[in-house]
Amino acid sequence: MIQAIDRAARVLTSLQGARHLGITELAAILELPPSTVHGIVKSLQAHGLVAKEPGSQRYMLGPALLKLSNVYLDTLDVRARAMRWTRELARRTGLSARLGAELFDEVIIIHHNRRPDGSQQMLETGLTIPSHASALGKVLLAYHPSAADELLAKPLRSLTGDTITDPATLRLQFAQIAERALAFEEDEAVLGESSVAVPVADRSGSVIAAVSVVMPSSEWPPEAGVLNDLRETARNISRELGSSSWPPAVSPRDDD
Amino acid sequence: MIQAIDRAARVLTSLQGARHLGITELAAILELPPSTVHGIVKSLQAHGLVAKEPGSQRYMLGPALLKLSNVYLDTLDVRARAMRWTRELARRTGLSARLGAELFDEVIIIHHNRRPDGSQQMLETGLTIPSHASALGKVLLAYHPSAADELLAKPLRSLTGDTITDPATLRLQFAQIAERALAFEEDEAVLGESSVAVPVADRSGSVIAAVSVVMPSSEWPPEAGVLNDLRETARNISRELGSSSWPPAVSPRDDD
DNA sequence: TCGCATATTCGACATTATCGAAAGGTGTTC
DNA sequence: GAACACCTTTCGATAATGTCGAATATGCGA
Repeated sequence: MIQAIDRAARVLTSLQGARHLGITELAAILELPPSTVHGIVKSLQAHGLVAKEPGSQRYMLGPALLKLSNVYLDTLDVRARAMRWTRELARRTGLSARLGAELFDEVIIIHHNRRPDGSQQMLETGLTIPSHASALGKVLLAYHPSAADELLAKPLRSLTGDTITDPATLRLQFAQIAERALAFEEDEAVLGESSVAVPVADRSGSVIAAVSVVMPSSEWPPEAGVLNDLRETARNISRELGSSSWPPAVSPRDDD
Repeated sequence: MIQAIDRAARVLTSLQGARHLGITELAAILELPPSTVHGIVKSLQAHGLVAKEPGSQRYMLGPALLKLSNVYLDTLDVRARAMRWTRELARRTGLSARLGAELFDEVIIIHHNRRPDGSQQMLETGLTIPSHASALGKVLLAYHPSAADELLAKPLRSLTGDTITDPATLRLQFAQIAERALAFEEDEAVLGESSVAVPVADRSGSVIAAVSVVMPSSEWPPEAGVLNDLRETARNISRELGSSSWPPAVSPRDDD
């Protein structure tokens, strides 16, 4: 791990949390001398990764990140393949559909189809949710035992009163999820919202993403038809990715 | 400029261009020894900024960029203020509306409202267009003489047969744009598409963004009503940002 | 206008990134 | 199916490079 790059990444992460920060504030967060931080920030700024906010001497994230992120999304094979199927899923179920991938201890939504009822809903692509509090995340963890172990070693944050933070309970859920290829979540991330998720596998048979539908908790539990549509969606995407069978198997414990 | 961070940023830029690259390929592009590149890539990977693509030994951009970019968009005051006005602009004109900001020699679209005719159109947020080939870019350049000078010093790329690449012609256009607070572009970026843009100023009176409407070149030129709607939109956004007057004045030549 | 706090510059120093060589994988060819 | 070739990855000595304290400049608030 090269130190300067590590520090640069931590600058980005700090700005991600705090939006606007001056050099001194950043220096305090990173526990580094201001002059050191200044050098890092200037280097990032030269590439558009951070920007000085106009009319102030604070810094914020830069526009180059938006371009990079756009290319990232374009690069994702899963996403390209999944889009038409999740659109169909949203249409058939009348619910909001999400495609999520792992990002450390969170799930990041890499594609989102809003529920087709015409109401104003924000586009959720790019949002992250702690894995243990989302159906998407639980699926990914259930099929990735090493990631699950790591996550469960830390104390878990509660987002709503209903977020499950007990490692034993979660471990039990993971076992059930891997068995049924189906994960649930009831009011665990956002009060009034619940969701169901299924795994998506690639050519090698490993789970690389998850698909979910989100519904108002008042409509919980989902009908059997919804679960079938979900399963069909995941099966279709996985097939397009070259996966020979679905549901997939739990990954062997190979980190890297 | 700290070398390691500069190299890391160049790794990201290379992956932005090539999507998937192995260590050796990256090393060739950056003209560095593979072992050096390997260290950089591993450091970026540890933060999710690059990811190893599954089932291959190549690397691609990582999911952390999507999260950063999402926060970047949330951070942008202009964007938050502009959204309701550009929506209204798209509704009134029946055209696609864009909000753009400067990113080196390009404009990056930081918000996009599709034309309200119900047709399938891709979301353009995050796309970049060479400044000299877009109305958005020309506005930003016209109000930013130092950026314009830098750009015109390099040879300009032609995107369509109609892209203007002659520095003298562009300089003339910039002068007219600054005078009328209005920039045009006819088939210069994409054949069959033309656009008109106006500047958005902030509290300090400097131009920080531009708004445009895009139309099929067959409908060119835009009616006077469209131009008025555009101006009203820019004026409203600028006012919300604390700008005391509109149209704005050309920036004094202060770089930083 | 003054004074304080924060950003920025500069340069000596030692830490730290760098790069060559060698080892370990992976895919390909015959 | 085995051997080859290429690529990725590891390791450690070297010196280039980032680091950090002090000094300066800049901006902000009173």
